[in-house]
Amino acid sequence: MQADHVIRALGALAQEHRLAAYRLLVQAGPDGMAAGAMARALDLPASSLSFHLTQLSHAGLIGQRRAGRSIIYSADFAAMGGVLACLTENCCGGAECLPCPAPTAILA
Amino acid sequence: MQADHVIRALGALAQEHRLAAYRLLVQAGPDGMAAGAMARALDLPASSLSFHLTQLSHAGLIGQRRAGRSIIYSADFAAMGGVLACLTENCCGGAECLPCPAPTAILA
DNA sequence: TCGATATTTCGATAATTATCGAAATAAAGG
DNA sequence: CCTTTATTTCGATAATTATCGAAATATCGA
Repeated sequence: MQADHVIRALGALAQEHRLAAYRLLVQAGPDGMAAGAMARALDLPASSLSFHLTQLSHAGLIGQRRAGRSIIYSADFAAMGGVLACLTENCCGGAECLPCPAPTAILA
Repeated sequence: MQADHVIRALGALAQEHRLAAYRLLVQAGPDGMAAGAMARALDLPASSLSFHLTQLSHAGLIGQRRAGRSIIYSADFAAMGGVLACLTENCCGGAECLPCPAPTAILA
């Protein structure tokens, strides 16, 4: 894992609309969600969402496939796992980073 | 953990010099490192580094204390742990995000 | 107090990133 | 084909972020 790669992933998630979009895809699960449905759910203009999805895609955090007229985006769970593993290894002093919050916390 | 908080933390780390600075502090351990020593190690102008340290500080990822003429910065390991826990919980589909890389990976 | 050292704040500028309507592209179904 | 639907690309602009020298602030030791 290159620092460059991690920086792009962090930068992709460090934006209100993109974090919301990514989380929506996480909720949607492996089947993903069409761009139009995302735009409606997030109340964003289609072109703005497209811009953000491109960023997430370039960061390798999401994938896409065409289905008829729609383009279905989906979270790349393994990619996110890789980023988290890298951060855990390199940015937590090699320790466990404890105390960690209870696993019921929800991003509000 | 508020989304706002996570976004600030991610944004703080999503920058070449800041990620390097943070990692330097992780390496330095709990005793931390003086701003001047960091500037020399990272080959950055003092005022530029100060700007970045302020960002990391506002994100809650580092702490600081004065020691004579120096200001010693140190990583807040618990804060980083909180961010990682939050991401793990909310951005990995509730699953284990596996397969994760071997724990020997180093951020290059 | 004075001079030297350590760091931050200021200010101007450059560079990057975000927004969003309009036009372009792609596919489906008459 | 032509129209409708879905999405992206373009282009202009606004907003945010990064850079770094110079000036200001704080501390130490003589």
